[in-house]
Amino acid sequence: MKLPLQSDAARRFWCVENFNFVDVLTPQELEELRRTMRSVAYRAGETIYFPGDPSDTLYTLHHGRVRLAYLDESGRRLTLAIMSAGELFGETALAGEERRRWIAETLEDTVLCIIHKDDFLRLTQNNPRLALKITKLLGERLVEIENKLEDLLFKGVNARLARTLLQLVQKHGESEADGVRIGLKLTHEELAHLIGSTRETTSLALGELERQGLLRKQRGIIIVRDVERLKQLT
Amino acid sequence: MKLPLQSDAARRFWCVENFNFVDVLTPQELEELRRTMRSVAYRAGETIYFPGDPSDTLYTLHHGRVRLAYLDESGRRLTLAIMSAGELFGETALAGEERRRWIAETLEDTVLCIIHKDDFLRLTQNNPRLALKITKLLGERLVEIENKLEDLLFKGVNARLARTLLQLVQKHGESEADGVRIGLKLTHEELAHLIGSTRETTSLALGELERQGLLRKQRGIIIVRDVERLKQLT
DNA sequence: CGAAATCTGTAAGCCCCCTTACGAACGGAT
DNA sequence: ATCCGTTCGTAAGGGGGCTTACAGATTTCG
Repeated sequence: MKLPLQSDAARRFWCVENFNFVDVLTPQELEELRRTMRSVAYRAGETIYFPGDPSDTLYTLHHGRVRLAYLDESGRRLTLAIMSAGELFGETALAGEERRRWIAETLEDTVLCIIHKDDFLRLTQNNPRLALKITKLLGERLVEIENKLEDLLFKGVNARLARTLLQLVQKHGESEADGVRIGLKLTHEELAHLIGSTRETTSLALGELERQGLLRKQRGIIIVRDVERLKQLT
Repeated sequence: MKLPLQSDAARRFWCVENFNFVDVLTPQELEELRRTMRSVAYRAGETIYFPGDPSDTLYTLHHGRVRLAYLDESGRRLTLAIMSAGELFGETALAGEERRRWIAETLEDTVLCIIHKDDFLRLTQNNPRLALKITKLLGERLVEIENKLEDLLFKGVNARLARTLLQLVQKHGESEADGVRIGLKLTHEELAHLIGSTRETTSLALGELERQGLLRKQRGIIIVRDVERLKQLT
């Protein structure tokens, strides 16, 4: 992949422009943020932080993709989210988290901007709207995790797969001749981690969906052909 | 049960004194809170709010017990927490939640104080420490849910039961001749809901633990005799 | 005190999905 | 073109826990 050559300053500028909190910060505050943040580049497959690392920074994605996941001791994995350009992660550091509980790994070559939580929290001293925005963000994360929990407890693999495919279509969908392509290379194993299952079971379930005409697939690519019937499976 | 006869004013006073946020609020702010809140009494088994109800209040428990739980469409249930006197719940209303996602039911006769979220959020305008405290609270909730998720995905029923018993001992434990009694009447069914399992499976697992001498039980009562061995099961 | 409701013990059957296993197809590298 | 690592298809076997079923025990309430 050809990376666009950009200076650190340009990246920081971009990250602040596209920051989640841009609408509750004054130009002065944005400028201060820009000064204290820094940009870092990772190659595909590197780890940004491990579970147990000190939790005192947050990240905004300039480009690339980052996977947030749980690991259990035996190496099994549950992927919580795959973040794309413009998104924010690591924000649990703002909520008093001491050590990381998840792992953050790059799926592609990635550049992101790092903000130290202290620099960010300092801004909340004089900006109550910012603090409220943070609580909203945490609330959204809470809802996401709650949904995962609900699915794992009450639904089977098929329903979880259907729901996850729908979310992927919503977030990364790209129109195609005979349906919507998920604009994100995903192996069956990655998909399995997203739904809390195994590669084999997921392959089987996907094959079944293809046989029923709900989707078409090639290695790493999934094209959803019938969103409605997929919704019925949830 | 004999309820202590107390005036609404006395209850509100108590709730504010024992409020989670008491240390970040000025006496004036506490006084303002006390003015805007009101106390309500429920009998055992009543519902405080249903999933789908508007989410615009938070609650502090004066006395009694309240169960927070998920329901799925077929009536299965996952209990997230059992709240006791002095504890706060419903705080997701502060994070922009529009409608309740959980159900809140009383397990005993209960009195609680209700605070409207607007009254509370107004205080954050001039009190950044309060806003930060809210984010910490949400962070704690997030961790709790994450732990549940992790357990459901990676652990079996036995490990989940052991972990939940340990939490109950920690929160409600009362010393006893031959161990620690969980100071909370819990049927096997309630316990099953706490660990995301069924009554039968839970009874079986409990019986096994009793056979191994880790605990003793009577109807509704559990006395843990060997905390250490219980920890090894997680 | 007696009847009804609730709670607990236990077991058989079954189902979903994980585990294990292996071969084939595909893609990238040299 | 060939080799090798990765991804995918598929199937048999097994296990954990849910479902169903029922009887006995305990509490509650009239």
